[in-house]
Amino acid sequence: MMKLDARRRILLRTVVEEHVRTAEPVGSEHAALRGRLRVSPATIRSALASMEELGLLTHPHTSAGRIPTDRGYRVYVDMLPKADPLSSSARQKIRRRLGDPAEEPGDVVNDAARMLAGMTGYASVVAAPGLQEQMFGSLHLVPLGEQRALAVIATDSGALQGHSIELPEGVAPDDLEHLSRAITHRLQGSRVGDLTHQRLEQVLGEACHHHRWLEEVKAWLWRNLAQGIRPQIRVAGARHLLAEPEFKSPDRATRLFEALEDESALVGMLAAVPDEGVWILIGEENPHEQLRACSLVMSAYRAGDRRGTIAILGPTRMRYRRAVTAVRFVAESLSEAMRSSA
Amino acid sequence: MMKLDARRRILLRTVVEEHVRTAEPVGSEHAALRGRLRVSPATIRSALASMEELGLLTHPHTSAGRIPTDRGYRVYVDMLPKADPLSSSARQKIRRRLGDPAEEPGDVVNDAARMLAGMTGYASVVAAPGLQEQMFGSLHLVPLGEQRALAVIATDSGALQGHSIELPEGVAPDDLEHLSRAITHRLQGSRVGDLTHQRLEQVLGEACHHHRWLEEVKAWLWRNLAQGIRPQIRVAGARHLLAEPEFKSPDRATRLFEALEDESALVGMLAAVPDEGVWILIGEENPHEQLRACSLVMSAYRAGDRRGTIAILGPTRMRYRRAVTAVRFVAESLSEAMRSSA
DNA sequence: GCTGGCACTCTGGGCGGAGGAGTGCCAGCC
DNA sequence: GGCTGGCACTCCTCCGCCCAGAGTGCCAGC
Repeated sequence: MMKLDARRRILLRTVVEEHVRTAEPVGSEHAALRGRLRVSPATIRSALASMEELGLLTHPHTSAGRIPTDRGYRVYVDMLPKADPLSSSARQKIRRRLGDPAEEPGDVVNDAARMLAGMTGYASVVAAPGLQEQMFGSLHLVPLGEQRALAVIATDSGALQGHSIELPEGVAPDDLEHLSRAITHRLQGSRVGDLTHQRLEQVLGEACHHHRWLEEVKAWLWRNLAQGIRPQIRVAGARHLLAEPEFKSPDRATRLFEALEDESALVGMLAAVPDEGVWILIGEENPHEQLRACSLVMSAYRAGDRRGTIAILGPTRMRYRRAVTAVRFVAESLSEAMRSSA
Repeated sequence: MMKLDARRRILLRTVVEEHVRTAEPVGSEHAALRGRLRVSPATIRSALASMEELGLLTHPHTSAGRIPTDRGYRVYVDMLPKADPLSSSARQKIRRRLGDPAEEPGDVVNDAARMLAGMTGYASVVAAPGLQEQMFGSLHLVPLGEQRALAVIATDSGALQGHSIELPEGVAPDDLEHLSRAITHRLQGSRVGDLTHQRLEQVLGEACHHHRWLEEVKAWLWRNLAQGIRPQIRVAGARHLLAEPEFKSPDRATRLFEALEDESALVGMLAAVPDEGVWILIGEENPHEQLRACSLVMSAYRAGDRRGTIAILGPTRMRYRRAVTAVRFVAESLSEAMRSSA
């Protein structure tokens, strides 16, 4: 733990907040004024210099003011008060919009993403609850014309995956019906993430050992269940980032947007978020190289027995307090909305 | 129809293609050289001046070369040869990637979007086939625990929409089963887009007149079917546009990205694309104000009896030939892939 | 430990001039 | 009539320059 005296703490906070506000380096005089420190700029300067030695601040060139380093932001963030109130009008707006029971689950995710982006002025990333942690509900094989069937997996919380599969000749609708029931019966209540290939083999074997076309159902089930269905991901408000001075150079912006289009990387990052609390990644701490100029403020939410994640992505020079408040509250509201509806 | 003599046609083509290549205004000498016209620059100048009077060209300031106007691009595009070959290696790659029968329909759409963007270096927009033009296949009401059911609509081509609905007390699984069958039986084969609210009322009335919870099923059916389910839309490669000089100013870029996040506007634009052929919107022709600096190259594709749309979005200073070739071929491949698999 | 003073450094903006690209027009030629 | 070379003109862009300003580090003194 970094130990800083009161003055240095105030200075760190002041430098961070002023830099975040103006995107400019903060000079000693300005910092003294803003921090309401009644000492001379020269004194401030020596304090700033010591914090620079600690690696919390830098300056871009000899005669410029100070800007925080990633470590500086980290210490600042860790100093932040845990709870921060949100205006009650904002709370209501969010609750109302997310709580609408007429909405599809997919729409809720979209809404949440758009709201987060709108509230903070940064980009947001929202991952819908994945199937992994859900309970298997039922499998339905529905005949579709000639030699085709629609296979639908439903989990007990209402998520669906569907696919049409080809059948060999001579499969009667009753066969399908029978197989559906058998599989449903045997898998019901298993956690989707727990299904192994063996288990599947076994279940299908028991259910019905004389159909060759089982192979196709099996392959498909396997792909859809155990192999980890990518959670649906939604990015919103990326455009806000273009307004930030750190992304005014086209190739920085390009790299950023490349990263945002790389869904699997995003999924990976979000998967690492702990179940409780707001998690923050600052600059260099970010595993994704393309996002080293960014910070992420993330939180998981719960939808029944499923888990989803939301995040805000902005420059390291980010309004962390606001972001944390927004993320925390939206995550809570989302959990609530998911509990009451689907 | 704009009538241009051979020289002017060559000049228009040269100016457009050179400007597209370099993003710079094209001078008379350069144009003469590139167009292999064996006349002096002075002659070229007078021809260029006349085309400026026709509104096909402008120059940004007195001593600069010519750049095409939107009308200039339009005439250029209309002069383009209809068919343009695509290298056979590229064809194969596309076919292989889209044709993989193991893929989910949603993935095919994603792949198509990514490929279009990659091939052209612009952004792509792909709309998955909507339900409107599909045939109703079946409705399944699946009991989910206590007072909850999962309602799944399937069309005959395998598309799904699912939602969980709340049930009043006293609904037995058999009721659900019965209702599912009744509704399926009555609606099967209807075009989804043709279902009216009345028709729905009537069918539900016939199917079962004593359940109050029908209201909920009905509302949901109506929302999902007749009210036009927004087709799933996918934008890819938006980052490429950041590299284009016309979007290097952050606020232009911002406006562009705003437009790209406005899904309903995109859906609207794509809906207007005719069933056959490649459709092009250039700059001012674009109904969407935010996209006046862009051109769109679009084509519909068929997936059984459904219709989807693909588009490339780039600056007006766009490689139209390449874009047209890519869009045409991907649309064809997509139609093929959809025919053979789902 | 704090302060004012001072020399130093580096950036960013404004200015002016040179260079160059390209135009329009015109008189002459085929 | 269409094409040409010549010419004057316009306007942008780049470059070097300088200066003001902001902010620093250090030091001697309280």
